Amino acid sequence: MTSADAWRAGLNPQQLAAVEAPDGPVLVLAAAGTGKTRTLTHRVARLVAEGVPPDRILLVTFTNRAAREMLERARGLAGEAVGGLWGGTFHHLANRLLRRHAPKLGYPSDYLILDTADAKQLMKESMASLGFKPRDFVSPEVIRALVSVAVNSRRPLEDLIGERLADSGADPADVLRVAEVYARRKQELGQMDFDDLLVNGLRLLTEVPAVGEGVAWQFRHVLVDEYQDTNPIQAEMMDRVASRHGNLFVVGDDFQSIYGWRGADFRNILSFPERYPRATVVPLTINYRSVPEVLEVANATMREAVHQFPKTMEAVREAYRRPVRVTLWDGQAQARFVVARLRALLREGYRPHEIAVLYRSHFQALETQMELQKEQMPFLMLSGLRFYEQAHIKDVCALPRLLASPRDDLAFRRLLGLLPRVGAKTADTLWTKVGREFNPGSAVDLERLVKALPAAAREIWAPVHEGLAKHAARGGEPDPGGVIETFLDAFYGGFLQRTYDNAPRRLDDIRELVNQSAAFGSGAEFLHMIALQSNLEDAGDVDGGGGPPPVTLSTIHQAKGLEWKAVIVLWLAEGMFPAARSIAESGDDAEERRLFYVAATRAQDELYLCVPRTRRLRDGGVLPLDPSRFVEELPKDTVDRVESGPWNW
DNA sequence: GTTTCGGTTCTTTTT
DNA sequence: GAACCGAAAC
Repeated sequence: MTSADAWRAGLNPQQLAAVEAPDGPVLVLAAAGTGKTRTLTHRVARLVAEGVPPDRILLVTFTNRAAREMLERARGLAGEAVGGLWGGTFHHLANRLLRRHAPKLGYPSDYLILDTADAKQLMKESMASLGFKPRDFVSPEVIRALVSVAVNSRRPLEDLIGERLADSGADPADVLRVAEVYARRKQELGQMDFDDLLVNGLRLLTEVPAVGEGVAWQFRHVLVDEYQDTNPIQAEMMDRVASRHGNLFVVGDDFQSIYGWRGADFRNILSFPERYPRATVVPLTINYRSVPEVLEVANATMREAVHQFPKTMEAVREAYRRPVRVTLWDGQAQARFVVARLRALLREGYRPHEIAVLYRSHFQALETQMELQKEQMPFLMLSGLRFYEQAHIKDVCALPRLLASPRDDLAFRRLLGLLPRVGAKTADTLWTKVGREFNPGSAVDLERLVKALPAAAREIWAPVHEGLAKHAARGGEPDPGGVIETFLDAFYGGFLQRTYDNAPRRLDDIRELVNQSAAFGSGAEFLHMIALQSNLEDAGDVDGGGGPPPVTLSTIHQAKGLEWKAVIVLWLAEGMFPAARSIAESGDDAEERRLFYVAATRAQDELYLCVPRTRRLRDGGVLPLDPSRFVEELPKDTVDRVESGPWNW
């Protein structure tokens, strides 16, 4: 085999068929563990080897992690030539287009990206401006989430309000008015939330012919990962980008569609053959990841599912041992079981990073987390909080934000609220006094602020003022990293120590942020990077680094695409998993079922399904739980049953 | 009138 | 851990 053929290496006939599929639309139906990433990266390598310039290839994924992993693996196959390939998330792609063309849609080119917390804050203010109080109205977060679902699923907001807020007592017309104010304020401030990025990215492609045609011309090949999780906007974006050359290569598994709640529509993948009648469809069914016993559980789970491409995973690994269903008294017992089982697995020779504990929702991990801490077992949590949404990161970013966008009252309030004797009210007053605009790079604005500050705050602020004035005197746009450092030295370093017990760790985060900032041309670009950066690469390592990679704790959603030798799934009880709320919202358990399928298929060798029989309530009461339908429905001989206290382990 | 503090309650899932 | 609420402190 020649080196030009390196992309053929190690592919089975199914995978090879996908990699070699001719130009034109291709749908790869890749069941869990069947080599989806391998297929995608080999396809990229093949294209490059056959002379397609890498910068004419677009590879879209849902997470930064997936993008990075694929690019690395493609580079391993095709060499540095892959360097020019553009790979990233849908949001990145949209942001990349908007960075250059936002003014064509009436946005400033240095628009800011609102993360979920910012958006919530803005929604809160929008509500307040109309005189509604969260107390006797709908909470800002609920409205924000509803607006987001409406946008992402392209459904009228009215309908969703009717469905989900029918019993809330709020007047639908009022909710709509709040949503309108929210949209208007974003527009006025030149800010976009995550959904706006997608919507406006698509608008560029459809409404601005020069952009749409240019992009469609540039990308001769478009490859999309996790296609089952695309929402209508994302699917149309890809249709547009691939519209000129027609080479749309999508990979997905309708069984793993778990983002319906945020507007994803797996009908995108189901209807692909109808939308592209000439599409080549390639199934990948040979599973290399898991032992047959694990696959049997996964297959049984999906056998009853309707509205899916029927398929069964074929095992190639040798028989090993059955998954274990462990019945436990309550969450405490479950936590002790987890620790005991982890110890046993480690004794049997598993390495910590080969083991994961998975759960439906973050709070379900709390007891286990505490037990692990108590037992001094290090663990890595793929946490819910994104890097940017941690308080200290948002705090130090307030200044760069104001530099990029002086009318950003959210950033102003955040910054001033850090000072003593300044709370919401005082910050409000100050905002008015400085003329509802504050540019920390302007000497005039700085003076104006100092004069308006209350005495106690002015004293603390003085060193910051001095540092900023120096930046201002230098002229030009101060660089964000420098401003953050000034802020840190003059005030925030001390504030951290006074406020947080883990100040050193937070300080490290900030220093790292400053280091990274050097790589960016403008403050706005720097802020975009932070807002779009997921936290996975900075996940909270609870034992403080150093040692060997520890056991992973993760939600099932965040575990998608990952695999471990041993997997323990928590809280398999009705109401917990499947989650009562999810069933109430969607009307069926289809998505929860797929989620269980995703959980089970993360396991290579060993799978433990924990079934607590009770749940402790805050008032001290004990709530009996029924075992989850997902374990109850499993055919008798697919799992071993253990009635257990930790003493058995 | 505001801010701050201390206690209480509750966590879906994410770019 | 963070968000919320009520009460104390400034």
